[in-house]
Order: sequence, then C-alpha cells, then structure tokens
Amino acid sequence: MPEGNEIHRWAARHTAAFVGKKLNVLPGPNHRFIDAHLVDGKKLLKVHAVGKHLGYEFGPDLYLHVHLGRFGDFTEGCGPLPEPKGALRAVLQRAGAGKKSRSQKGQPHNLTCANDDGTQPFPPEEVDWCELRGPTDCSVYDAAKWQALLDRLGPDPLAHEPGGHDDPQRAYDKILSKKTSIGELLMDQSILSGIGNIYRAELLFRHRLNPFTPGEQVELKTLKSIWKDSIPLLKAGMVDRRIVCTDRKDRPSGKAVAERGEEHYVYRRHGKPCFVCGETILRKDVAGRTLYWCPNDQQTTNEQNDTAYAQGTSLRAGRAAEKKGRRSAP
DNA sequence: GCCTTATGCTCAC
DNA sequence: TGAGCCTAAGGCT
Repeated sequence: MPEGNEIHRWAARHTAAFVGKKLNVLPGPNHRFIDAHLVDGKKLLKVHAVGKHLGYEFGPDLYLHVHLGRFGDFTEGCGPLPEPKGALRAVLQRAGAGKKSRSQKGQPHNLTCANDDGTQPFPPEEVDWCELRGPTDCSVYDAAKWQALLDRLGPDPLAHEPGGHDDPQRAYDKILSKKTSIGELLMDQSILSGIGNIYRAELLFRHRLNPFTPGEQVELKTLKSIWKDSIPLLKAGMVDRRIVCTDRKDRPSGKAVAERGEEHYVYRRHGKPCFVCGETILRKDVAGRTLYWCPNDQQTTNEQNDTAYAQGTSLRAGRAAEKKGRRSAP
C-alpha cells in the first residue's frame, strides 16, 4: 500500500538482493500472472522505480512492470517459499536458492524499517525470494511500452536517473496553467509522480496551502517550496511501517520519534485538534479520495471556495458524495 | 464473522 | 463519473 517512497525502497532492496542473478519467476497458483514464463530463468539487470511503478529489467526489450495499487505488497524471505495465498501471486526467487542451510531458513520476513538515512538495515544476502501479492499490475512490457509509461509520468522527487524524472519545472508549468484545485493536481501522476493521499494532505498542511486553491492561483515559490520539502519527507518516509510527516517541535510529546497518533498533521485526524492551532481537522471526499485539512492553518476563504465551486474543478466528487448521503466534513 | 476503510488506477458509459 | 479490481486490519456484534 505504497506511495513513491515505498516503491523506491523496494527497488533498492530488490537491487541489492537480486540484480546480477538469474531468477526463477513463478506464477501464482491460479496462473493469473500469465507473463511469468517470459522472464523466468533470466538474469535481472536492473530495477527501476519511477513514481509508483517498478520495472524489473531483464533485457533491453524485457521489463517486468509491477504496480502495487492500493493493496499490493511484497514479502521477503529465505529458504522455502510459504504457501500460496491471494488471487495474484508472483515470486522472484534466486535460482538455486533455498538449498543451503541458513540460520533463518524458512522464516519469511516483511521488513519495512529503514534507517534514518534511508539505507536498509539487513544484509541482502539473507533474501532468497520475494513474494508479490495483490498488485494492480504484474506484466511484461517491451521497451516501447516502458518508455510510454515514463513519458506519461510527471517528475518524481525521488528519481535521480539520467534522463531525469526529477525536473520539477514541468510540474510547475502544468500546475500554474490549470484551474483544477491543487489538492487534485498533487495526486495527478502525470503532473507529479510518487505523491499519494498521505503526502498530498501533509504537504499541503506543511505549506499552509488551501487544498481547494486553483493551481493557477498558487504561487511559484510555494510550489518550489513543496517540491524541496517533499524530497527529504519522502526519503524519511518509512519508520516502523509508518509515514511520519510531523516536525518534532509540533508533536504533543515533543519526542524525536513520533508516538502513535502524531505521525501526521491532518491525514486521518479529522475531528481531532490541529497540533499547531487547535482547530478541528476536517475531511472531505474529493475526486474519490478523502482529503484532510485544517480550516484555520489552511485558510478556506469564501472567495476560493466560491471559485472552486463555480469552476466545478475541485468539489464535484464531494458534492456527489453528499447527494448520496455519505459523510463529508464533520 | 461481518462490515468498513485504506498510501491506486483503469475502463466503460 | 461510477464500477470494478485486489488484500488486510480494525471495529463491531
């Protein structure tokens, strides 16, 4: 269930564990991973991560594309594989793995802790296999299809590859030309890739930006500031399986490590007091996803809301949800 | 055990 | 714009 930070972390781990090695690539028990035979037995050359997409390069025209969607996840381990589980299961396994005696043989682990500097805490030689469950996509792309995917993705704050998906100017230009709300634009992967619902809400709060502000009304310096902030925030992304976006000075505990419930300023904190001003955090269904914000720190001016409503750019889904009787802001 | 919710995306209409 | 797909955890009865 990842945003871009998690994708890049998996890419780093799978690079360490599998690149340069021949892999057994196994389909799930019901054979929904129909492309497995195309890469089975081949040497993995490189693992790419752009936005929320992973690309396992097995040859110049052979990429295994993985998108985890909202539910996909990996489990890693050494020794024997666990029993099949789930509708779509794919396994990358080192050829010949599981034959050697290991101290942790047969113990799968789902390690998700990163060190503070973003490095990974366990030696990759302990990983024989990884199991993928519940992805939105797990299929083989040729080079043209992979390139087409890259072409439609916006810059990724965590991408530093030659040829670059890390030039934010394209994103600035697009945002500043649109009437759509910044809350929706930040989630648009063709504008910025790798940002998901948590980082959207948290970045907007951190920069005190009203989610309903039309893109064209956002100041360029604010966009630059958001981009600059997003890089360390995404890099620091995972701490004990949690995304932490609060600064120490704003945490009620004042502790260096966020306690449970103080990882986020606004995300899933609706009905609770803002850490900064005490105002009650609101939520609203926007374009099918739940948006959270502080109505005081992220001032909702009547003018901005009126504009958003009039243009029908940001609150359509919210109004539709209200019609259906679903809960909106508390 | 059932229901709701969740870090996403595509496609048909 | 709504439906559909996929898994898991937590709250409730």
